[in-house]
Amino acid sequence: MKIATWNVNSVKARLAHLLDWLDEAGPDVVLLQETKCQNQDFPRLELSSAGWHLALRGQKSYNGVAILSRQPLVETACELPGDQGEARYIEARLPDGLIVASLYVPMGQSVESDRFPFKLAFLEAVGQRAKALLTADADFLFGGDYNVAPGDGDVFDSAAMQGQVLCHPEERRRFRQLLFLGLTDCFHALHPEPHQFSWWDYRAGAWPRDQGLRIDHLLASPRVADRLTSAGIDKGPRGREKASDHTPVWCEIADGC
DNA sequence: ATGGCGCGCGCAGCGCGA
Repeated sequence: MKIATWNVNSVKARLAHLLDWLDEAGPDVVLLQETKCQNQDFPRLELSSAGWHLALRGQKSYNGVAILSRQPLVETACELPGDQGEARYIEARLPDGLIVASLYVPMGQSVESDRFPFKLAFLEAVGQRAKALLTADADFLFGGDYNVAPGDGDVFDSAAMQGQVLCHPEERRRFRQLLFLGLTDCFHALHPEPHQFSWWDYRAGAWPRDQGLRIDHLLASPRVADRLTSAGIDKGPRGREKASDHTPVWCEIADGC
């Protein structure tokens, strides 16, 4: 089973890119972020006619998360405590029992702003949800835009970004706490080499210069991590005209035993 | 040199992202 996460930066503006990439990459589950539309405005027809089951948590203009699945979904949650009503989390169960979540961690604006403690609290709420699912003995995969570059190797210029938002020690600590629970960063586990990015700024020629960050992650619970067979970053969509600034990150999980 | 681009909203230019 192939599961991917992709911050599309507007599902409506990116619909052609999304449909093309779904055909090319052949994922079974796709976790989307920054859909930027209310559920009634989501391009349901185009996706359901292409064979996708949907779980949606949208809002007007900002944020918005979604799950696309080849198999039917049962929604298990659509918010986290303390999310202040922002559409940043949706979670659903697949027929074989695997729980998948699409999450969009607040970027945090700047370390000094009120949004930074909100970001830290959101990361802690993700940890609380993971802990509850582990206690319930569930198998799960939390994919999304974490807005955290976990290590210096995940940043094109770590000296310049030291102590800044996306790289701050406090958010890296919250991210590591997810790993301490027993979750596995699926891409990093198989590709530990530095400078494998998932996001590139639109400005300053960041994309052609390959000056990016790795901030989109797939975190697997222990038994799911045991089934991990491959992972990758598809850079193709980022190179297209009118691209999202993020590109898909994916992993493959062997069938459950 | 601290901006650069692209989105939604809505019809000018602002807020926001990372």
